[in-house]
Amino acid sequence: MPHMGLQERRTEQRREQRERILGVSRDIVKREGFASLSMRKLAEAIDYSPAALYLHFRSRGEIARALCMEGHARLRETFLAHTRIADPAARLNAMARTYVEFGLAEPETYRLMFMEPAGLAETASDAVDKAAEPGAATLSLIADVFVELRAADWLPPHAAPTACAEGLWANLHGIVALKLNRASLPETPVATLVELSLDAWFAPANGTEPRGTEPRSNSATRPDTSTR
Amino acid sequence: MPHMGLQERRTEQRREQRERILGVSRDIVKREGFASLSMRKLAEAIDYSPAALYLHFRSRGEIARALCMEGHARLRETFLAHTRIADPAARLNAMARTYVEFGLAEPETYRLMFMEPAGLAETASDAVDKAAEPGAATLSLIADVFVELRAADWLPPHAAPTACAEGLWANLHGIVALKLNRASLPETPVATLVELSLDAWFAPANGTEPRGTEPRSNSATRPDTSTR
DNA sequence: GTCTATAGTGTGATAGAC
DNA sequence: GTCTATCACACTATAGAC
Repeated sequence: MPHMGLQERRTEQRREQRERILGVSRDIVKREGFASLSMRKLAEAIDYSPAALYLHFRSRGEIARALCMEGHARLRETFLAHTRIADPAARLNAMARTYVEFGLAEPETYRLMFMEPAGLAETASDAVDKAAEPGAATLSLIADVFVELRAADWLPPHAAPTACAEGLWANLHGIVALKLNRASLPETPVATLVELSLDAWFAPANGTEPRGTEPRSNSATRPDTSTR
Repeated sequence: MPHMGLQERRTEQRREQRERILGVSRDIVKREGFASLSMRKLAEAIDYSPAALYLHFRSRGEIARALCMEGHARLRETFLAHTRIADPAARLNAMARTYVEFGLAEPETYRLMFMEPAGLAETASDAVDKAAEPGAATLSLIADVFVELRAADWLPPHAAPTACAEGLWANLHGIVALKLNRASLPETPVATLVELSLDAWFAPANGTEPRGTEPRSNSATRPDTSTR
């Protein structure tokens, strides 16, 4: 980029450094968790003095917020990748697995995103603006599926789609959260729990083929659903 | 207690003071969360010097552990109260509600019990002894219900009872955990989510009467059903 | 912009006098 | 047993020289 004014050069450099800080922060968080990301440690890692950090971020919390948004963006991207799956049941299946996989693959990031007391990643302005809740965007993709399922008459008419979406979300979050914090939940492997949860909230019709009329029985993985 | 030897007197006093410390700790945690329970603050609250605390507790973590066990004991007690409910479906219903109510009524205690990174309330010896996981006792009461349900042929034969129990537990935990951390989950009231979850994991057959044959549809006791 | 130096506050835990 | 005093840290954030 040869023809750049001094002004552009400056801001470009700034952006790069900000990105660098963020990158190192991300690594530290991934390895040791946000709790152990201190400004000193971060400064040492990027080979600057602690004070320099405050030229790019107002506070430690702002770094948290940035990393949090990054995480949500990544998660949302993997969700969007599944958007192309036509069959809503199969899509739901894929999204659920993806969600849990994300949590298990990056426990500390997941913690920062979903398991930290609310205030951490919030700007004062965000507190007012409800739409800023970043999880909402992701959740809405799940909700969409339930809307479709409902439209295709695969859902009992009394169940509100968004409520189902939140219910399933809570279920998946519970699985991840318990797994991350306690060595417990030892009895049942996570994969099994996810299967069961999908069955519970919507028998998954794993066999790609929607058949609305027939009583649900999705034998692919699980031969029977007599409970519903 | 007039006829108490000096020895007994001593240990009795010790026990009382320990209880006092624990009581104040409990209050602080309930109000401000365990994170903000410092030895200094605690000492001031009981009007002793910080050093005195270490005569009764080896460390701050040991206080955490004690409070944690207290919490589990309380929760388990409310569960045991429901044990007398004969109909397993109704019992499951009651337990689930109780669980969530507990979490919402005492968020900070719940956090300490279930949402804190594992190491907090663990003794080195506990780490080895798996049975020491205190949640296990509570969970087993839920598992029992599923065993009964299975025995009564209310459950599909492929579903392992303990797996179902853990699945439902994860679901309830997810509801509580999301509610405690984010102001989000705004769309659907918690009560509704719990209803849906119970329906999902086992349509509750609230109408006391087990009827294995009929397809489950349980609007009996819950008039509020519009959402479901 | 970047540094050094430091203010200011917090923490858990302990030594040693009384 | 209880206290005072303190160790040995950690932290965020800022002031002021260069």
